[in-house]
Amino acid sequence: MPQEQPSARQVELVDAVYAYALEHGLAGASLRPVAEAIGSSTGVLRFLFGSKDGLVQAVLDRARADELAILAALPTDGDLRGVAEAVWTWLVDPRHAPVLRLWVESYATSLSQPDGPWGDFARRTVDDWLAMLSRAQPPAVRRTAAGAAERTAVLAVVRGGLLDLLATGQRARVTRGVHEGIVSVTG
Amino acid sequence: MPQEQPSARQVELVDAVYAYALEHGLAGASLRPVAEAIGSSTGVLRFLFGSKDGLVQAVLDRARADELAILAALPTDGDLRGVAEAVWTWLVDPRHAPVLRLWVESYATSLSQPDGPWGDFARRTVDDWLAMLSRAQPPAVRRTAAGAAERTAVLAVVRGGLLDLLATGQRARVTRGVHEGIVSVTG
DNA sequence: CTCCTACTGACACGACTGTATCAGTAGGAT
DNA sequence: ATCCTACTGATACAGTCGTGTCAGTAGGAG
Repeated sequence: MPQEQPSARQVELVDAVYAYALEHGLAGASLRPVAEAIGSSTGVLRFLFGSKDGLVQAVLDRARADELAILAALPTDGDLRGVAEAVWTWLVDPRHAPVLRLWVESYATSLSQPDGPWGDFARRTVDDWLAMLSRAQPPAVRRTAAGAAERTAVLAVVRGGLLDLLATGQRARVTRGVHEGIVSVTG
Repeated sequence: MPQEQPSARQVELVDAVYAYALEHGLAGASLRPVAEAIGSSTGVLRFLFGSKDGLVQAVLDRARADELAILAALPTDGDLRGVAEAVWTWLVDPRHAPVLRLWVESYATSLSQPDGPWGDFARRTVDDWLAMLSRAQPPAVRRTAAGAAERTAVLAVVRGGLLDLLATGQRARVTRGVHEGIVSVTG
């Protein structure tokens, strides 16, 4: 059912709801305020997405498409250290705070309610990011357990730093900590 | 108002709601199901805590007390590396998964709704953990920017690893990654 | 006994939730 | 002109939300 090709109108509305979620969050949103904010109605949303869960799932798919586009746009030609630094440079940009807050919210909701429309959102993003990092590793290391540990450590430093940054906003301290973490781990 | 000394009955009920939150979460909970689960009523909860937000705040205070107790119970006599390894040993214990899921949920809610009863829950836990880690650093390093960066990196590795573990459940890979992260950062 | 405080729980209110129904419209195909 | 598909939005429903009200009870103090 979610495999169906979305119509142009569906894409248009998902984009609008996605923009709404970036500002107001998604987990606590309800249909009527969303519909009013994007200039639509609950009847239309229900017709096009079947149910609220269907809409949420469509928005999460949209969010993941955004995430994959971001990963693809990162410079993957360097080594793991360079890629990790580029990732952090992206994360620390204040303009990206909304999408990161939505990401953390969806991640946590996915952990708390694995059966809801959030499903395995958390697990999929871990896989996406680890796969991206693995592409920056030499093919010889990529398949070893040591290689998996290395990119796991890099991912942990970067996402742990993100949690810190979103809570404290102390860019200088966190950036220095993440930088030293990346450098020492990819030594 | 939250400064008042809680009555015995309040403590009893908060404990019960806290246990409920560990199983079902707190952000999405509503009064009636909670009251029924703990064998009480919404009227009682409202009388003792004033409002739902008051109850949530009391439960979050209870959760933080738990967290501080955990931090205090950790062996803080070793060096930073040893303390970090002890922290991870604690985090990786499957029996602690519920409290960690509640913690992530509250952390994310705090980021999304800083004005709600969650308030600065996220920021406070960062401070608590950083303070605990700083106590494991030599006094000479403790006050330097390099020392702050070091414990920031350790915290990032540990909490980033926690995010990974909760989503994937892959204890072996994550533990190895976190271990290598801790060792290399505290080199 | 009386009084008082702490506590209880049933009930009702208005607001909001997701969902359902359905008459109606715009636009292309035949 | 006819038909069909895609889409729209008003209206209604039953259920749940947090909150307000209020009569009533247990138990210690005087």
